[in-house]
Amino acid sequence: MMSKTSKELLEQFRSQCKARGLSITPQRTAIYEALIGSQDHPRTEDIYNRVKTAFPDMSIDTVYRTLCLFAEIGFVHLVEGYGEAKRYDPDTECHHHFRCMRCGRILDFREPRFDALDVPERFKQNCAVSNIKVVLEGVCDHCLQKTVES
Amino acid sequence: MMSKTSKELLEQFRSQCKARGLSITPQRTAIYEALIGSQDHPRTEDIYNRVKTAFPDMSIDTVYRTLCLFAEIGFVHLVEGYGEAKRYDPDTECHHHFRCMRCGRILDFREPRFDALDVPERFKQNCAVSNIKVVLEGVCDHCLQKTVES
DNA sequence: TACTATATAAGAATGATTCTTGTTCAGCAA
DNA sequence: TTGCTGAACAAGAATCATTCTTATATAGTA
Repeated sequence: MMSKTSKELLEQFRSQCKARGLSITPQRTAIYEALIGSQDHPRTEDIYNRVKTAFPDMSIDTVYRTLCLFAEIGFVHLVEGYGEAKRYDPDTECHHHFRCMRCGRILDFREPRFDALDVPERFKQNCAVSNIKVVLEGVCDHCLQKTVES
Repeated sequence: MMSKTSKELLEQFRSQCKARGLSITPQRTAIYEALIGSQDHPRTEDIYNRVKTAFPDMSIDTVYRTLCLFAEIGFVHLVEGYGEAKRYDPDTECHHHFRCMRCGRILDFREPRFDALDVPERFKQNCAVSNIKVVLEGVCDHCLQKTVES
């Protein structure tokens, strides 16, 4: 999934922080490591729980602030959602999502045919489009199964 | 934008409610009318404000419940968002969104080339895909302009 | 017209997130 | 190495969106 080793990513994290004049704190480092170690689409609280072992008295506010900062910088992507808690995507390479509208599950998929979609002229000219993605909405296999059972 | 007149839509609303055993209350009717009269992507509170004139003591909880119900039924679509308040889309026909990641603005667009995207086999077989859409993320013209000014 | 299940209003409760304030610390300079 | 300063942090209060609880009202039906 990740094309770089976590060591390389950490080095990149440090240099990017420096380049932007951001302090490299133990908290930020821990949050970054928790992110790149995630295979899912964690909410802020998930990351908080994952770093809490190593940092028992980290404030959850720090996690909120840091993830928000990381999303702005591009270290992580904010996942499109439907009004629940924000979820982040450590995979910043082009991919797409299936979203279960019943349980909220997110399934990633790669689809080269979708990666090269051409941005309409109108947006190309007036806006700065940083990402283009396809979202499938529906009901996942788990939820379909539950429906059948009941 | 709407291919049916609001009178036709209201009639459809009534028959759909009946078919599902749902009471046709003045509140639901007002909320439905506010929805089909919207050219934007209103939040629950926006709809609440729009019906408040006619129903000064409608509870906002009713608006929450009703919009949620309407989304389940398909009278309205829930818009993909980024952790802020839910937003609804009265336009249930196939279209796509540009999303400004700075101010949250949503721009609709039609793009026939995007409407016919083929759902990957994996989802076709195991999941019930009800909607496929393209999301452009970026910074809108307004926000770009502000950046230039400052 | 009366009945009953459904829907509603009001306000309390919850969950996610942000703000405020005082403290700590990373990065830089002496 | 030490001291300084602005940035970052912890803690808890505050806010915002949403849901829940409960008592009342009403739509649809008998």
